[in-house]
Amino acid sequence: MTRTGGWLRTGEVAEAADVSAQTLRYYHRRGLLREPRRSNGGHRLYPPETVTVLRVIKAAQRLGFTLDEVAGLVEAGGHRHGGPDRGLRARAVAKLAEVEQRIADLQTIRETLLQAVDAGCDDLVVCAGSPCCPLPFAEPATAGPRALRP
Amino acid sequence: MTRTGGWLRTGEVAEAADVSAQTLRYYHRRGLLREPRRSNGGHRLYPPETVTVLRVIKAAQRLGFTLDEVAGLVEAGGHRHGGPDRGLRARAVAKLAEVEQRIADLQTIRETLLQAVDAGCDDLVVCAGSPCCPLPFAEPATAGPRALRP
DNA sequence: GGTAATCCTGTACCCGGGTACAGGATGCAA
DNA sequence: TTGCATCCTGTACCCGGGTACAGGATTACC
Repeated sequence: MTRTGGWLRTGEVAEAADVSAQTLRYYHRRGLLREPRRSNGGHRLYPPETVTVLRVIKAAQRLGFTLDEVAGLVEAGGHRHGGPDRGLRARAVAKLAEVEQRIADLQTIRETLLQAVDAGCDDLVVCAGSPCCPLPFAEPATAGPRALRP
Repeated sequence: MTRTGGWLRTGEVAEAADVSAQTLRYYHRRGLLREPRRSNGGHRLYPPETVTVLRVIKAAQRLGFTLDEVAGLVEAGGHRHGGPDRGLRARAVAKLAEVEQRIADLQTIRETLLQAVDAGCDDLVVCAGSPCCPLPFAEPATAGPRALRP
């Protein structure tokens, strides 16, 4: 344990939350963490709850929320009930729809890849010329799925 | 049609393939397109097949290949049969596995979000403290899915 | 009080897939 | 030949989520 009466220094928080010290600073810049109190010399001194907050951030990220969204979630936790569409519930429901759309896109991609492998396509430029190839060469830009990176 | 005897200028290729002229230059830099012949004044003059190549590139991107991978695919089309693992087939199979892994990750995320909504979680920091919450706060860093952005 | 470990700030860089802009040079038609 | 559209190169910037490094200042331990 630390000797500073329950306060944790940057490195201790970082290690406890399995995050680098630079990432901590980065989260401050992004507004995900409030600036904690400082020592006389200017070193940050965190309350132990910060470790929990960091675990929450990482959990939310794993659920597909961006850091901006996470900042909103953490903030939303504070002052309760700013109206509907403001709680975690509402945001989770919205994110769920997003994730499901993404899954659907990837399933379309999967089907197409399967068809290409099945059809024995082995040269895209040749395929593009032959009308029997299942690959979507002339897709309208607005239609298709967004590949692996959304 | 153009008056330059079948050759297309940058803007014409770009429009025909529904790509910006900057993107064309970018693809040259990335090695996706060979540098075409030039006019006396240094303007690029493309053969009409280039439009097909661009459609191929876009199709491959929609299938989840990165530009580096697409460069490999286009090159692989040229000199046939450099060995196994070198054709489109092999690469498509590998990509298929990648896409399926990604779908599995997203389905895990989907389940977790559903559970959170179901359980009525409405404040992450509170949830992190209560043992009845289904959210994965203490996940080993090596385990979980990679959110929406891989 | 010496010395090592940690911390501070600021700035720059990484990935992928482009987009935007400045400042000149060409191409083409009237 | 003049005027405007198009093209050229080079450089910088965007997103998201960080990482890396330089050059000082502070803290912890002996």
